[in-house]
Amino acid sequence: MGAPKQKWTAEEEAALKAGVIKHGAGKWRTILKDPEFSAVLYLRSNVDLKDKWRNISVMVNGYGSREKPKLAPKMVHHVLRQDEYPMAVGQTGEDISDAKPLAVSSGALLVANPKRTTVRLDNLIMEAITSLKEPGGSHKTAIAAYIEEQYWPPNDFKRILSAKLKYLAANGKLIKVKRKYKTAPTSVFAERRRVSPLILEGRRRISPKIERDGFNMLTMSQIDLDLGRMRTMTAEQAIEVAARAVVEAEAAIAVAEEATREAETAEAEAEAAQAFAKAARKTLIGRTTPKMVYFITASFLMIRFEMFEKPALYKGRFNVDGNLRKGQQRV
DNA sequence: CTAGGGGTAAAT
DNA sequence: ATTTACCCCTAG
Repeated sequence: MGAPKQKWTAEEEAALKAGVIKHGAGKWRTILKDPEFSAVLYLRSNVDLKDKWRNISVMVNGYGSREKPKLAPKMVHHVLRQDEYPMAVGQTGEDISDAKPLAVSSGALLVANPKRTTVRLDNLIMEAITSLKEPGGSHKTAIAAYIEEQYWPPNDFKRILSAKLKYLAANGKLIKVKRKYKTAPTSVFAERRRVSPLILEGRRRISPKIERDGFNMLTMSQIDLDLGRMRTMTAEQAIEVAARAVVEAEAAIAVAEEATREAETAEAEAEAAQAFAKAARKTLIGRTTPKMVYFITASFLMIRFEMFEKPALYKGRFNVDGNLRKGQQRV
């Protein structure tokens, strides 16, 4: 009899990741007691943290402690071109994406495609429609265009999108009217178990969350600083920094998304809060992502040789796809 | 306490 | 039917 599932929220995940950064994986009790995270994770046990971290890790490196060595040798067709995706928009089962990009050919470095990083197409679609705010709903092409602005979709993206839209419409998550899709009035896709009524309660500011949690954004100068430091680092240190940047970025994005959702939920103080959340989100997702990609790519390049020498070191540490982009490759 | 093995409701 | 993503159990 499993207890009723309590899905992990983006916020909880972010806290967990931040906790791991701060105290290290395995220090679950410590993370839990840290006042910085206990506020968010108070419903979770140390074992819960451990389990969740295991799940995350599994997705990152293809096989975690659990999971058979049931490797996927059938993943051969369709070698990805290196300009295909830093961030794959992704799949939810179904027909699509035959081969999860396993590694990059070009630089030969890199890491499995993290489902982690893979953004759920469902969410993107909902987000697109909501953001577009088109009265009668949005046409497929508009949705596609919106998504393509922010991500590098796989080349069969259009097909996947069609399938997904059809699926969502069939499920009532979307309403299709004359080739246009709009969100279903009731459930706004993201679950919001606990917390919900409380948020509205005190009419306090909605999203100092980002400040509170203190996720430092990766400013350009910060990046330069890190890159500079990296030159004199050992492989271990460099990897640590890069890994940390990745996790922080993910955490920041998670928080930003959470903030956006909250802003959408709260009507009252909406004006200001929504503007804030929108801006934050734009900054974090729209602007920072390319920088992150750049930063991570650069980091990889710099520690590339060390990585070859000590593969065990970086195995499973990264969960962002670090594809090299055209023109950037060289070492 | 943590790491791992297991079980299983829910999702696909 | 299979896979995921939770929760539980327990040795060490």
